Amino acid sequence: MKIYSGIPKHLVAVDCIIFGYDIMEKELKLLLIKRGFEPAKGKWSLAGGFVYENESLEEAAARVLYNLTGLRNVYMEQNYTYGEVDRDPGARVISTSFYALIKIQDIDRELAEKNGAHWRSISRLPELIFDHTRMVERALNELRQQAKVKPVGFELLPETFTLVQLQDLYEAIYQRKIDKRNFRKKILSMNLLEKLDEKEKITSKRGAWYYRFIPEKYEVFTQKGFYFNLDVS
Amino acid sequence: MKIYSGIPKHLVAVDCIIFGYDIMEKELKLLLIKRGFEPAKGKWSLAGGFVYENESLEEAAARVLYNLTGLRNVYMEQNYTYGEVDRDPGARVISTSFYALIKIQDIDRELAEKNGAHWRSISRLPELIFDHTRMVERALNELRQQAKVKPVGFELLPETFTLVQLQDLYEAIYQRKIDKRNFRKKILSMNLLEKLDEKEKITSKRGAWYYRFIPEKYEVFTQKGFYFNLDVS
DNA sequence: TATTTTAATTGTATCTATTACACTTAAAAA
DNA sequence: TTTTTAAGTGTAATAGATACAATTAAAATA
Repeated sequence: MKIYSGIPKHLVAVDCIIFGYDIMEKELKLLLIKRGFEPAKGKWSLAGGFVYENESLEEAAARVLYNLTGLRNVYMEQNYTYGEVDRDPGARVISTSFYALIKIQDIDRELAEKNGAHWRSISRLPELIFDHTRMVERALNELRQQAKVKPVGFELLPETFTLVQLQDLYEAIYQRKIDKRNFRKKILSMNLLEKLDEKEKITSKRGAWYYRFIPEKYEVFTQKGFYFNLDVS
Repeated sequence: MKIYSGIPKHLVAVDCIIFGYDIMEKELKLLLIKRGFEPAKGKWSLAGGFVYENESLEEAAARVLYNLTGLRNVYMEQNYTYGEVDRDPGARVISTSFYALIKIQDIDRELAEKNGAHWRSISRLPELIFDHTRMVERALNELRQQAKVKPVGFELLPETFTLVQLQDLYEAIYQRKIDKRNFRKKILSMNLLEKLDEKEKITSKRGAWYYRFIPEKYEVFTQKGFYFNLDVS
């Protein structure tokens, strides 16, 4: 096809900001990789890759994530596109960032290790290559906004979780203490959780009830015109 | 340079969703163009263009806007990147959308006309090419979110405006009636406006006081930990 | 078996923000 | 002088957000 001939083309990449929540350490983490190739070999970076001719950006990001973790059908959200001419010293690369929310325990550890991937807490990240630190900051901001108004937090937790664990997650995301009674009041009042007949007994003698997030309840909730809201003191 | 050799490259474009507010008709409008070239010649579309080798996405978007309107230093916000393989039937083009907020009266009318640009109300948009309708929807959503929590509305108004005009703008953005007293109470309580010693006397005998948004006041306001909020009934 | 220990669970009162609502006023026109 | 028209103004009721501490369940220990 002759259309659009003579127009410059660009290398286009995707970079994935992969969030996971460590339920024991109560820390929000990022899956980072030590680059095994030039430029910046040996430096920490986000998981990324070039976009092929026959795939969309979303497909490319899903592929990168799959190759690193073995996971498919992960919650991903496009975040921002970085197009500064000099952002990659190797060549001009335009990169679209996506953030992914995954359940840490689900990843293929062997595969991740083979690719040089490591979990690092967001509160003490290493220096990252290029503009990846900016990418992380923007993605974290976005996640913080989203977690207030959409039930995305559950993507980071196991299928079943206790209210204490859910609150710990939110405290890790926002890096601040939340009032226990207010938090429970608010999340339970939305009626999106199902209380199970089972207790988590590792962290306390008494044990804490397990809950499960029910997507169908959320559907009904939104269809009735309600809005998810976990913006709590 | 041999780095990254053998990797497929892509056409990359930007598309601009150019918002303007018609203060007389009380309508939010988009500056759309009738395409003068194939594919889809004669159809309505957003203003767009390919990204050159020596410019960032933001620079490309600013250039497209400048060429159409003669305006520089316009409020623009990157919105989303559309990378579906088949989104443009002419060739595979990856396009990043930006929305721009401009003061309708500021544009170079002659230049705009020469480029086939026309203002169209958002409440009755024509059919647009490709995925441009989706782009507009997403941008409008984004604008609606932003206008609640950031003082972006003023970008769409003349330097001086009346509170009635400001409210009309918000009603046009959200397509619903807002309570006059509550709106005024809220905007004035933030202390971001300066009341001028002059009245707008065209639309009423009594006249309405002109105000001006003071960016410096907004700086102080945010530095004190306050957040802009015009989410009003 | 009774006591201790520890984390989970629960409710209310106060404060703040949002909402609903209608009359008065300024100024030109008649 | 009266009429007309849009601008401008305040308060009470409601809902939502916040601050705050004692009780309970269950294992571990004495």
